[in-house]
Amino acid sequence: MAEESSKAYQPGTVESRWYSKWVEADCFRGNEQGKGEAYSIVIPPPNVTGILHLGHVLNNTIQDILARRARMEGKDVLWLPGTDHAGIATQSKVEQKLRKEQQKTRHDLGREAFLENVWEWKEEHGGIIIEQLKRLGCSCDWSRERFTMDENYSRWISKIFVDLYEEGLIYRGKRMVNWCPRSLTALSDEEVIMKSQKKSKLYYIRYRVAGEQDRWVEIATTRPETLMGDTAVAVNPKDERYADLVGKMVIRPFPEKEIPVVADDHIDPEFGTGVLKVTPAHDKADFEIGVKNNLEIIDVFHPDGTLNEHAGPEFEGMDRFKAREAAAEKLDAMGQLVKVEDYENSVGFSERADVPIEPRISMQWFLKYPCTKEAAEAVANGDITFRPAHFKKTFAHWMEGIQDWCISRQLWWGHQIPVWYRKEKADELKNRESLDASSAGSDIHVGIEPPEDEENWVRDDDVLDTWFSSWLWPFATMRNSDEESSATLEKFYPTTDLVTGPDIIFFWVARMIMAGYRWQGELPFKNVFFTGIVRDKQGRKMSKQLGNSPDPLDLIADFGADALRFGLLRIAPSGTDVKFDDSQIKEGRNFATKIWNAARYREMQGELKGAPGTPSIYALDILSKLETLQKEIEQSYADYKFNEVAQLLYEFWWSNYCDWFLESAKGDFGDDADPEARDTTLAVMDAVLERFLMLLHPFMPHITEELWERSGFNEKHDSEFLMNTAIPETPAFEGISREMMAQASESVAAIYESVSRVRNLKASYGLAANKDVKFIIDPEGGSFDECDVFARLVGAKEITIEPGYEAEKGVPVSICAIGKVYLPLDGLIDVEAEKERQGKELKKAQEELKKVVAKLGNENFTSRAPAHVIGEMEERKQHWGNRVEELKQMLGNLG
RNA sequence: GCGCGAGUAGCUCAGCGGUAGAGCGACUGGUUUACACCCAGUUGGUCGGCGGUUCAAUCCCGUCCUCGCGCACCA
Repeated sequence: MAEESSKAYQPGTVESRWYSKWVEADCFRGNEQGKGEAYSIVIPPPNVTGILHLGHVLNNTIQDILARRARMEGKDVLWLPGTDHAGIATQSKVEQKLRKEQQKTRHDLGREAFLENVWEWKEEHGGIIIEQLKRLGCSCDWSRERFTMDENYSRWISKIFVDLYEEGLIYRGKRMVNWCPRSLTALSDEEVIMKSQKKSKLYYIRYRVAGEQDRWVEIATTRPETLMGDTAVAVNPKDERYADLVGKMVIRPFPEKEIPVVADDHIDPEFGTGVLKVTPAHDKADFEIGVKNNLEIIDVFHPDGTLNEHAGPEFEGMDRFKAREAAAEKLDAMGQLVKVEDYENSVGFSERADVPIEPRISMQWFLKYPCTKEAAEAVANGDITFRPAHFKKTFAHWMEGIQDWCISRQLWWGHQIPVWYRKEKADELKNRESLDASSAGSDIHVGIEPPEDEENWVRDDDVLDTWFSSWLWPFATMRNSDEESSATLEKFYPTTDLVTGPDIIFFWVARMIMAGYRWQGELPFKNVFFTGIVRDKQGRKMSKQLGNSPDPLDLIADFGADALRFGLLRIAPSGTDVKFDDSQIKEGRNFATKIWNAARYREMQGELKGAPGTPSIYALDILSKLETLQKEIEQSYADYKFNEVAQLLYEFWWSNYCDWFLESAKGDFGDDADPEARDTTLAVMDAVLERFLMLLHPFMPHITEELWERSGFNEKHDSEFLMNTAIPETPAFEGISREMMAQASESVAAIYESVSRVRNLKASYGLAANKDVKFIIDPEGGSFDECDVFARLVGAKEITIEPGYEAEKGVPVSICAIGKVYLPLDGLIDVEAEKERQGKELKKAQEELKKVVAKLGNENFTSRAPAHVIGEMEERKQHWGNRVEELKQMLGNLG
């Protein structure tokens, strides 16, 4: 055994020590040659710039639990880790640094030099999160760590781009896209989040009808700053108020111009005045009206959201929100601002940059999704299981309304689009309205490799959306792009479980399923487990601004990684959000200490001196409960109910093992105890601890591995790590029949129930802590031979067995499963107090009895309820009936 | 507007047809053969409202209210 243990568990050194040992012994490596059943997970690759937050902790702890549990079930496990290059996030971080340190923009450096900077930054600061995952205890196969911009991975991206292009699914076109004026790039629909704006304004403005004296059309708009780009106003064709206007012209106030009035079904006559100003360049719906009516498209914004020359000299260069006010003021000055109302609407924001996006027409690459049918079916028919299941609906809904994916980004950091244009025709080609494989011709090269005479070609500037690389993750991490297959892929693909947040169901999960079918011909994973979102105590999302996001590393430093893992998992139900409170982590720490001390108590008893004999009823009882625990845990794992597993482990250890079993067993370690009983009880304690450590290990890997060694279990298992030890199906303690356990459990349940009653009795007489009290038991069935343990558990000096004992009037008594337990109090008898106490008990019992009697007296019940329920009721009636009788008799004796 | 989820003890949540549960908190008492990061005990609930199905509803159905999320619309 190791050196003497300290009173409190010290996670710091223990955790790092074991993590190093596991890594040194190569415990995490996924063995593709293994003969066992394969179990695999690919990590949702965190941003390479990222740092660990509680969401990661939850997510990765679940993955680690699954991986460790699978190993202990004897499976060959691969948990494949890696990071994501995170286009916009990483690029902005480096740009920020450049601005701060050198007052330069990326354009000052040029593409090549800038990218060098990003790579440098990545080498230096990237992957912090990987180290943090190690602190958490994650058992990833680090030898296979991947990065989405690894050489092989990047070749994959080009390959699939070429595949999809040649298939006609990738095309280029001028479309209205979501434009981020801060990041200066297009975004996909998924990267835009609608936020409701409580403080918007609705401006009512009026345009004069051309050629008529003093006739005006009133228009309601939230965006007067786009007025200069108006090329029409529109009304609903059925709107009689404006019927005569259609086809006429109105005068746009500035720059002053006659624009037509058109009719379009899209206009809601109920909204505002029923007249819409049409700005085809800055609104999706307006764009469509523009196309239908062949309207001119005037873009009045620069890419950064300031107004351009089309807005006129007084607005040029002005920010869009400033311009909104300025335009309203100008209209007011012209007498064309009728009124301004407070208004609430939703505006699309860039998810990353957190600024309102602009709908903008630009040249972008798009993808028509492949294998949508296969993907939708796989989830609908259950080939891929979603947990919680209701996310199937969310998924199906999105798949139904699926839109082409804008995959090009106007960034530098990322996978540059593998398209080259012949130099002398580059300008024309880059501006061609639409482009795809069928129309491209030989002046365009799309390939994994550049054209041979690369000097005569110009490469497309754009890079691909980061998610365009993420959707290949499950297989591109397992084989090279030029290989048909690989040993890893053969063994571990499709992966078993995917653990992720529901917020990226469209970004990532859905697309991975399509990619899996497209390039591997099968699903990428069998189960998807969606975690909840970790929120603060008040239910708010964790955010930097609110400062409500605790640093997991601080929590690990204060309480230990095991405490963090256990504490968080115990309160993390599947499917609903987690309200985080660090008192829960404290509980995890307390639990670790509890286990530590119970193990220490065992350690203090020393070695066995002889062979164990037949266990006591208490020992048999705890063995029985251990068996139940193992079964229940198995079921909870099968249902992916991790919080339930944690709760079962917690209750078993703290309540059943420590509070009940250990306390009842202490008598076996006294100086005058029977040596065989001592050895037997120690053997049972060892057996229970050993099995319990196995069951707990996935949740609290470090402390369990430490105690595994300290308790000498590793020696018993050929010096094997706990993490590599398979959990046996066989009972923890040999040679005990099911009947023995069942019988013992029944007796023990009666004793424990009685102990609680007697403790209660003591407490109600203010004697809870008094160990000098004596009890007299009139035992049920005439005998009771567990006096020693009973006395220990209730805290009594002496217990006398007196069958048929007739107590003096007013002696407090408790009617228990083991019999009547009297508490003779010399000279302290208070008849009234005892009357009151028992009167209360009687009342309770009578109420219960009444309920049962009423039920059994109801013919509807007795004729229709199933037999076992009626039987149960009969039993209950018997029980409460007896109790009422006994209590009545007791009260009668009191007079 | 459509869809999803949640509403159970002061707090965080289990339970999802057959006696309302746990942990924390609060309160009382306690250093006992490990642990005060501990032990014992107590307190605390018309299971969001209203209807319905059923012998029986926290649980199933309908409806309404409150909160959260997703999608669509938003001039």
